[in-house]
Amino acid sequence: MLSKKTKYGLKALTYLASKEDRNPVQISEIAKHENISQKFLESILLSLRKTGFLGSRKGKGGGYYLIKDPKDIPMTSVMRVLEGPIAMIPCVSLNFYEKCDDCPDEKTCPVNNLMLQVRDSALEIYRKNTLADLILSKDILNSKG
Amino acid sequence: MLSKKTKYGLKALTYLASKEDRNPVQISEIAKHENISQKFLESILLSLRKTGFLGSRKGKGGGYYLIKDPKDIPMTSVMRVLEGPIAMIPCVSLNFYEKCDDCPDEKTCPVNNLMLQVRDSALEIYRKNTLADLILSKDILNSKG
DNA sequence: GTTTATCCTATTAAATCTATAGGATATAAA
DNA sequence: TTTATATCCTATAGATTTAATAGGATAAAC
Repeated sequence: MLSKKTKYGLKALTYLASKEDRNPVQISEIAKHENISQKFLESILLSLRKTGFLGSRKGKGGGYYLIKDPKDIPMTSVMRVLEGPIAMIPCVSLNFYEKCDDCPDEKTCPVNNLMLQVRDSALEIYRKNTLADLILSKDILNSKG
Repeated sequence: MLSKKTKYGLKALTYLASKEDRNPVQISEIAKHENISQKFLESILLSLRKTGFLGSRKGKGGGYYLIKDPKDIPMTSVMRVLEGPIAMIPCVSLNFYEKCDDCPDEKTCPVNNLMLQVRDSALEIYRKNTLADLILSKDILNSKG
């Protein structure tokens, strides 16, 4: 299950990316627009800044802004920062690998094998979707609606 | 993240499916072979019986056994019973749909759109993998190792 | 009737997630 | 230089979920 942290983080990033300019946007504005608890969003944006996705400015006129081009931000990296592993089980994770302590041999484990396939298919989706694709799909759907 | 319940349930089903006959197998045997807490496994097997995957017999010589052909058990149905929704967010779930209360319109939600793609790719994997495929992959890998 | 193994409910323990509190720090403007 | 503003940061509380255990009831075999 996707955590609310990830969901809110994705929405905030998309909101920032959809703005024409890259001027700072206040937490309160994003929180209000996306129906997110402001304090909770504050901690999410903070972590997105610390991991290199956002810049910030304090004081009046301050806020958060994207520091990269949305089309250079693949969902793989966003998901790994917000949600953690993309794999459903640590023994098939590329970036968060851990051995199962109940499993004598990964190579013959049916769960490992199945989850490897699931991980690969998810990776493919996240790799081909950048932040730019998220706003794009939003706009397209909007104009159709 | 895959719950241990699901992981253990999959291992138990695979163990039962890999047996040549369909005679009852005791919980203790499965638990020992797969390194699972016996009491925990007990509750998992119970739910697999109640959802129509397993049969059981009490008393001496009793235990659990598969009541369907492994190749007629797709991972979609196993996952839904053990893990719940295949989708990462309820608003894109086929069998566990729920509206997001923070989201004014699913059609223009970038998270919804992304997670729809992820769900579809996972569904494809789970649909084409049956319980028979799990033992198969195990055997193939075994003979290669 | 004794042994065996599942059945069933309840409960506890642990971990994780969600959200909030409250003040520190830095920036801008009066 | 003072005041207002908005992020920064740590800590913690509350809620939910997961994992595991306890203990007896029930049914079958011998």
